[in-house]
Amino acid sequence: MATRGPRKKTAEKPRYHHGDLRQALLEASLALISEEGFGALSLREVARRAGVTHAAPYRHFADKEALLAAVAEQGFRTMTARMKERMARETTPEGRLGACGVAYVLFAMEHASHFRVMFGPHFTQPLHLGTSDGDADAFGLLVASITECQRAGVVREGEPQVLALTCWSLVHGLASLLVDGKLRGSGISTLAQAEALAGAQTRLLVRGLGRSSGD
Amino acid sequence: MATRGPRKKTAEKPRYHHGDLRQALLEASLALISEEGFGALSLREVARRAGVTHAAPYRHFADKEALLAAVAEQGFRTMTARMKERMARETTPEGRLGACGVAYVLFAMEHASHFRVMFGPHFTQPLHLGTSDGDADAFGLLVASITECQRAGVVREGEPQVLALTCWSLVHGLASLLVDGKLRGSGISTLAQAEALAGAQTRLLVRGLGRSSGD
DNA sequence: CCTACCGATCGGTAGG
DNA sequence: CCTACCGATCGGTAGG
Repeated sequence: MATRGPRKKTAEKPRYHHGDLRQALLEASLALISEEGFGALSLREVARRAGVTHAAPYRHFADKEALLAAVAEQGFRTMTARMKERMARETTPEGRLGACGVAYVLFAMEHASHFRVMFGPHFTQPLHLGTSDGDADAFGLLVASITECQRAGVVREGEPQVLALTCWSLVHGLASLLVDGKLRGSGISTLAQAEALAGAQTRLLVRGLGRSSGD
Repeated sequence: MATRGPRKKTAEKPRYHHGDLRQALLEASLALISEEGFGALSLREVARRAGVTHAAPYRHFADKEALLAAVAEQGFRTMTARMKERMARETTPEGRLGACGVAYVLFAMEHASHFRVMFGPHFTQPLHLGTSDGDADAFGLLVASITECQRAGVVREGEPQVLALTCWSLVHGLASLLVDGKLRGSGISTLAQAEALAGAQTRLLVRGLGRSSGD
């Protein structure tokens, strides 16, 4: 017994069943925010939900901000992927531009916790935002779409970044209002309603962005 | 001494020097959010800043949500007033519509803490939002402006609420991105820059909202 | 990845 | 409006 105990203690005890505590912590964070709100997010509660003691997360994240940065990065990757998927189904430049915006709004509704972390007032430092990483560069995708529309002659000349910022404002505003529940009084709550609304708003704006004889 | 003590105790002791602890608590809340971020807001710290013990706020607010509701209501009043002021300077319906949106964005920048409380994911109950109070009904003002534009023939037919929601999305998105510091990388930080940007975006959208021969 | 511990803050209430 | 108190949670670290 004396020789068996110590040997087994270090050999047979499985460290973490899932094998990927880091990912488990990210998922626990999202579930927590979605169920209890952002204010309830603490490293201790996240650890609790992931089934480890409150000191374990520090093996993977220096602090709460580092955890949130990882959540945000994952969110930008997913959002960019959704945008690409939806744009790929379209056959015209303006169709792709609209799809880009609709995907943004749908992502926000389907991943509200991700959206809150990505665009909330957290983060003391800029959080590269994916400008260095194509798979997470949602804004770059939008700018490219605008440029494509300009080349096709369906959107006016001008700095694509400035026009893109206008598109971003529109869909970000709608997404924020939806995620924060400000449109419940207007009877908008389902994904399908949000999709229709985002499509209508996007079309109105693209119309304003178009070339006109008088401009 | 035996008769003097008790009498004076209830008569001469000033309760609260400012005379309006309620207002002092609202101001302390805004200062706290603006200096330390929303996450740092606690009733205790608010009380501390107002110079009273942490039990005092409960004389004015049942809990934190009640305090925040009062902050939000004050914010909606101020925002609506700013919109009216700026609209009054315009001479055309479309000018007033644009001014309405620009005022929204400027209010957000100048009163970021108010804006965060007003549109954040707090509040378990709807928070009347001023639909019953004309002095705080910013959305009603926007709808009225849209209606005026329709009557003047500068905005297409259609449910004014739906068109108003599109305008709201645009300015709410720009305001949110600015308040949450997401446009610092784009070099936009001053009030004047925000005003110019809001004006340009609003004009693009109003153009899209206009009547066209093809629609 | 865990146990055990630190100092600190919090919301809320009793009772005056 | 204050004092004194409650139970609970938190971020973070030592040390293994």
